[in-house]
Amino acid sequence: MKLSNYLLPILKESPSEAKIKSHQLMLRSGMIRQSSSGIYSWLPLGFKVLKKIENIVREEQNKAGAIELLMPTIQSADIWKESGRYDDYGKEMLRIKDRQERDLLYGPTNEELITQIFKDNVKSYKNLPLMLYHIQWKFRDEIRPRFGVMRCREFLMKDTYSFDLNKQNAEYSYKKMYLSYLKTFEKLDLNAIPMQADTGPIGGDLSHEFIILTDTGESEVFLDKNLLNINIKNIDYTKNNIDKIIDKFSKLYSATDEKHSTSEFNRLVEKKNQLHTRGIEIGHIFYFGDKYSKSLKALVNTKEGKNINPQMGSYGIGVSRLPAAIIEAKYNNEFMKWPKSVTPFHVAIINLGKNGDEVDKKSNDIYTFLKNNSFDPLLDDTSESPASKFKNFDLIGIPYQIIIGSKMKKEEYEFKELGKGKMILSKSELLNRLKEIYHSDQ
RNA sequence: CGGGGCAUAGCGCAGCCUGGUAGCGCAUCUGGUUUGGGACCAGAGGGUCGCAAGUUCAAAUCUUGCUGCCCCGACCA
Repeated sequence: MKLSNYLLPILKESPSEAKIKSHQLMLRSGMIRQSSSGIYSWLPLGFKVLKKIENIVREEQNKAGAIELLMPTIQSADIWKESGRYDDYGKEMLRIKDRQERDLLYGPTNEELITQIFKDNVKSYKNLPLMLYHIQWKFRDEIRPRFGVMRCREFLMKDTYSFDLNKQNAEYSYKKMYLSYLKTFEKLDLNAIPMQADTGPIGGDLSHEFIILTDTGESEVFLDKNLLNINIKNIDYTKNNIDKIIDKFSKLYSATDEKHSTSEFNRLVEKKNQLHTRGIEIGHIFYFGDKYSKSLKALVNTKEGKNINPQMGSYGIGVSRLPAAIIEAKYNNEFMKWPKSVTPFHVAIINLGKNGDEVDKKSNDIYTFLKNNSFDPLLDDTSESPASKFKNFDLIGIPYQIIIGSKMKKEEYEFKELGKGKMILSKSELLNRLKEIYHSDQ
């Protein structure tokens, strides 16, 4: 993409309503704009990051054996009345009436609808286990939206639903999602800690929150530092493997302030390993048995010919919260640097030349060259001053820069990783370097 | 929903106390000079001062009501 053809409205100053770093940066770098309280438009740069995150979440869901579908944003109130949650959910649910005065709602979650779909289409134990998911916009009329896309009313969520024949199988599904979440967040370059959690309005008796540690997070957390160093690489979804890794996590102390016990903390964790900080919840998983399959009368036929209610779980990831969460985790007080898995562009080409001169030609040439080699560069071909170009690119956080100016020889390219030193490369070395960076560990 | 605050150009703000026909910086546009860490000169465009009513010869400014947004708390991906 050439910057002169793009929409990248950068702000020099932070709008006064933005209080935390991620919100300020997302506004300043032209990723989002607020439309009304807790409701945002995603401008091109933010949209690219959002879509990359969404795709990573999708890939990992697929690897864990979940199957993607798409349910609507607007749901009929009927099934919610049947499950009893139409009244329970309270004011957080946005209720709508259509022209026939029928009760509709903008879905805050999809347990009812997925159970209905299951009920209408699955009749036999032979179809179990089944994990279905979608990535769809939700609406929760939060009491107080804040922190930009971190706590907003309209948000993009990945929600998975598992259906199993018995509790034992359902726990395996639960654990697959547990592992899938660890893998997903690792790919996003986030260190997410699973913590025992309350089940809230979803209900049930087994639940974990996945929390990343940041100074600015919404919840207070206590944990054993060893949790930060557990390696989940090369772990596949076989039952043995999953049990082993989950055991490693659950052995070590971690709790949010609601569940925290100081005496337990002191008893189980050496002083030097005690960590007390704040965190952001980015995922939440639940096992809730037959709560919805019973109330909505979803039944499957067993081998023995009996009809039983399947055992269910649901598993959410706050996709639209993640760009902000990544910023909170990665911002280092000087600049933002996107993890390479979600960076909006692979590399920034900073053209310091004038329209039509040698430097300008060289910039366009390397731009075309990289595009032809399947990279996605952003070329700054505007006539801004060099200083302003450098500042802007530091702000938007593309992790690698190619700087083309008159200082370099014709066949030399200055390559820089944000926050690190410069190196001089030839064209082919540059291509190889980018291949190493982006294709090596995929 | 309880407590607090704000609303003036795209963004950041001044003006309001003490009423008299709206200003600054950045951004935008035009022309020129500049080009390795937020350049300079000259010019230009852009605001029914959140909305409504009231007081007044006169309201951004005073009064009342409404709306929107933000902050602290309870709720949550």
